[in-house]
Amino acid sequence: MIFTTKAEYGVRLLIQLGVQGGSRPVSLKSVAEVENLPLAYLERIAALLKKEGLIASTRGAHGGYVLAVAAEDITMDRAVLALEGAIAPMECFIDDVSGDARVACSHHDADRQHCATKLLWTRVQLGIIKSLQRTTLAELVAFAGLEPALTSDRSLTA
Amino acid sequence: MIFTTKAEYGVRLLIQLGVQGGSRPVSLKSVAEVENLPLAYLERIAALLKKEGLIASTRGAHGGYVLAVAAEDITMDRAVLALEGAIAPMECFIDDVSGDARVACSHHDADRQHCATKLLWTRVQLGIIKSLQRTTLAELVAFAGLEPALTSDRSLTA
DNA sequence: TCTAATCCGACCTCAGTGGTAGGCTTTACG
DNA sequence: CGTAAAGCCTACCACTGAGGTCGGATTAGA
Repeated sequence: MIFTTKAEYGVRLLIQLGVQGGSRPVSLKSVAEVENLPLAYLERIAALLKKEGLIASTRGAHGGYVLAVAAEDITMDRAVLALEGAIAPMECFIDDVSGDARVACSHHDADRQHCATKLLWTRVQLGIIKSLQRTTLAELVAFAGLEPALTSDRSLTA
Repeated sequence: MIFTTKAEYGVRLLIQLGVQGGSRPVSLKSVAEVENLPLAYLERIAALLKKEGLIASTRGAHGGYVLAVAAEDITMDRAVLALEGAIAPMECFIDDVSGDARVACSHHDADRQHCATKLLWTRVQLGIIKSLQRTTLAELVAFAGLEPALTSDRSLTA
């Protein structure tokens, strides 16, 4: 499996906030019930999204979470990055702050043939990130609202 | 991390067979030395590639492995699939034999909103597989032979 | 002040990754 | 024919991270 439940649950949380989200906050408890997820675990996941600035919280009774950014402006690469940490196809991919990945593999003998797998993993990484960037939360929210019968597998590949 | 060392080591093995590979077989021992990999582990990885029919072995003294398919005809999706098993972005993605992924998540209540995350993970999966399909072993072998100085990060994104 | 909610840190269990160990079988070469 | 070099095969094992639980502290509405 490529992504963990953090991404799955976190994205579902975002979708729920988009679906239910009027002006008043949505409690994690209600999301946990609707989505059938463990509440305590969901709390920690929500913290990740909050730190990234995607959602905002109000504490106390009748508190909860709301989207801090319009659903149209949330691309899923930002969400998944916040939830999963750096998206690296291989362990030796350590991304620095500047954004482009560097490879620190067992192949730093310099003189010899250099790491050809880097070429492959870089392409894969790019493929993933582009797929995530092309999808907005608004799309997912709209998709969640459709009739299940209407959403054949054909429509997924757009 | 998305892929394990099985994919990393397995692809390196393929590259070595492509680079060193004349007509006579290459022993895993020599590959393990060049690539600095554990031999016993590499043996098990080679078995995966053999089962897939990508490499062929000859036993006994001076035995070893050769590519069973021309490097130009080996696309990396086939290699990675053999090494890692099914490429699914999320646990609930169970791919059946027919090739298209079905989702078996906690959302089979039918009536309710259906699984919108499916849309996202399907796109990601497609992004990964396309990236792998677009890369052949021959490309990686050629890349491994280049001068390290000539291979800037720019050239990776082709 | 009771209760509903977010926050926070410690803890726990289990499966998979990344190996190792040891032996068996096959084959070239002297 | 014997030995060494290679592929093959199965069992085992340590460690890490995933996926959660628990208990409490804090905040705020009724």
